[in-house]
Amino acid sequence: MSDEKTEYTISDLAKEFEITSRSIRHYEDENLITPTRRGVHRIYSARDRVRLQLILRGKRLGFSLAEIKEIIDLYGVEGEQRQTERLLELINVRRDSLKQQLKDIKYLLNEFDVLEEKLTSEHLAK
Amino acid sequence: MSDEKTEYTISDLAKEFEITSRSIRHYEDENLITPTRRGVHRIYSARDRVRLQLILRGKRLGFSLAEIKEIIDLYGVEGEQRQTERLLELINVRRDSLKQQLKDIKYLLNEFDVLEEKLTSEHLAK
DNA sequence: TTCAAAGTTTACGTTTGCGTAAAGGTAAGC
DNA sequence: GCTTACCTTTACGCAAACGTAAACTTTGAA
Repeated sequence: MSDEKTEYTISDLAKEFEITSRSIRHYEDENLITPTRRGVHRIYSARDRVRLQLILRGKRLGFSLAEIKEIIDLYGVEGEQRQTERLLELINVRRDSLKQQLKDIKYLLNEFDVLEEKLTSEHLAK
Repeated sequence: MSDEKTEYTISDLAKEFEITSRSIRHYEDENLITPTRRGVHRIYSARDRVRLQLILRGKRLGFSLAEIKEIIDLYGVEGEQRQTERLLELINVRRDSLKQQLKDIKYLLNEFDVLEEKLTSEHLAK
């Protein structure tokens, strides 16, 4: 019926996301992801896979594994007042930093466009 | 006439950019910036200050100091065919990664908005 | 001229995020 | 039952980007 698999091995995920199994185990060592076991082997669920995606997105944005863990952990919790406030706080700190990155990236992409045009026309002129 | 100072000490720049002097010296150790000297003391020009800005922008975007150095170095050179091609190559590799980051950030900012609204309304409902 | 604030070099220490053996257990097909 | 591919744990190694301490020197103000 559905297209999504419900189980993955460590190398399934490693291949899909182009990372090493070592990395995935490392995230587990750091308690960012906790697959179940079939015997001694790790089995990853669809939820685990989503968690891994979150981890990788966090990494691409320059968050440390510790920061990613904090955010993911808080994200799952609901109802707790303190947790909610803490999460809102984290979000707002992140938001500022992300907005700065957004500026930086747009600026740089534009610089690249300008530079490339310049270099290419020089190239042709020669 | 102009508003811009022409000289800065290491702690001037450290304060302005909210980093440590140690970091700035480290960038010098790695040949990313080369201030002149008055006696034994470092003197930074307006150009040096711009270079430092570039370094920090690069860092915010997740580039390593080595990558930042390569880009900055190539950026200054002109006319050399090989250099130009290498720079275009670097740019295009970066562009893809930056576009991915752009997606990630937009996605996350939106998630934050949604989540904040949810948390806030919950908060009020109580 | 004396004292504090800031600057300098040298060099070892620390954290993060895995890489990379070593040494072996397990599942599936033949 | 044997091979092959893939999995496991344990643990030391390593590069990057500074932190930090030690031991001076320089400069500007009082």
